[in-house]
Amino acid sequence: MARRSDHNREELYALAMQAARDIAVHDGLKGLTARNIAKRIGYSAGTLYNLFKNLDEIALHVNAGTLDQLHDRLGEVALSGKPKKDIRQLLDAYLDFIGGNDRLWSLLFDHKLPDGTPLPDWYRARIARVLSLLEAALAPLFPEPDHPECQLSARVLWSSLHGICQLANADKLEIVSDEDTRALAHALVENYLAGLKARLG
Amino acid sequence: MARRSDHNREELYALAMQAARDIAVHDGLKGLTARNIAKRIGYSAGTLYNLFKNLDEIALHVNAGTLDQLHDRLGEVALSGKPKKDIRQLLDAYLDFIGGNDRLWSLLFDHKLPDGTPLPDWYRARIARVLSLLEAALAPLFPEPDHPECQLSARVLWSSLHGICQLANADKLEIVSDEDTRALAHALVENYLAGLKARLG
DNA sequence: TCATTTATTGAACGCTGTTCAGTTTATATA
DNA sequence: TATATAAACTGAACAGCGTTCAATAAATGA
Repeated sequence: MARRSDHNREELYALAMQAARDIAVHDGLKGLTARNIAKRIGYSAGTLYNLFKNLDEIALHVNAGTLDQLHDRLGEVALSGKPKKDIRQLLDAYLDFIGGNDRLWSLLFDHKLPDGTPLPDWYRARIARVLSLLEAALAPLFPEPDHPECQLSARVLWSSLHGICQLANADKLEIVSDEDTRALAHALVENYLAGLKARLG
Repeated sequence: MARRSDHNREELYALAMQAARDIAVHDGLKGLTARNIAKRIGYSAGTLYNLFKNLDEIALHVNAGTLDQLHDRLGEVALSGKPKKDIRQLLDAYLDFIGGNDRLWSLLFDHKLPDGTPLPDWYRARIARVLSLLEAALAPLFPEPDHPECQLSARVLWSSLHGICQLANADKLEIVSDEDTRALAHALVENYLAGLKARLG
């Protein structure tokens, strides 16, 4: 029942986002509640609704940050122009990233907007930015630089990898070890690329 | 606050399961609440807890039913012994199934047990049963009938397909049409199989 | 007929997202 | 400087959630 000047709007926004990230890292989606975030920054839950439309928006921003992190990590892989080598390196960077950020990575796919709510454009751009890294690594395989099958293959690999990691993580694949997950991911990439080469060359 | 003899335990169980399925079909996971299911069968929420340990168990049983349905549908595909042909047919059956049962299919992957809770064995068996259909179709590609890479490839295809359909469904792939989803799925299968053939033969 | 077991319920607990009247403070204006 | 306006913030409230449980009533066994 007061107005405080501890933090201005931007500071508060940053505080809330950091709190949300911290919670997501430690407790995942289930801990990401308005009252939880608010308590962590010393404000009431209602205050969050001055900064964000709703909780979904907060989750979306956390996820956008994760996509950016992933983009930066994958961006560190220096492309050699040899797709097989480059994709392998991207894959390892991807697996390392999700190994070290498993709760954030889960949130990326566990959080869903209500039915019929489209993803905002600024969020879609984050996805496209990651996909473009894959496209760049795959491009040398195709005759033209922006062959439609290049975009398609980037999406196949991205979503397939997601499926493998998600089901393996949820223990829904009748597999045993973390090594098995890596083996699945590598088999996907190796065979898919070998298939591309065989069919195109 | 009474005892009723409208239904015995088994009938009640069946009623609750059917109600849960109906709700899942129409409203997905978000509509699958104890009070919702109870209202639909004319009992109170507490009664459900005589039949099931908790809501998760109900969701698990709905999902087991969906896996059985999927298994039956895929089982209708007559295997020719030609992996490419057979896998293509299985893929089409799979895509048809999830096209006609999208909410049930989503529940299969949206619902998660609390952290650290293992899937019960009877549920894992349902997954294994579906995977074995894929293994049977892939088997002719490998020298021995139960080559380890055959099991592995079945898991790669199953989880990759899941990833493609899930991300496409959530509109997280920057794709446009349902046809694009089919194209991704077919690209996965075609290239993966071509790769297997190239590497093994 | 009476005791025991079983089925069922409604109320309750502690959560959830979200809204909002009410209050306090900062800022702009006169 | 005094006053009006705007902005920030809170606590309580609402309707919902999963789950538990004392109380009740009916069915069953003795």
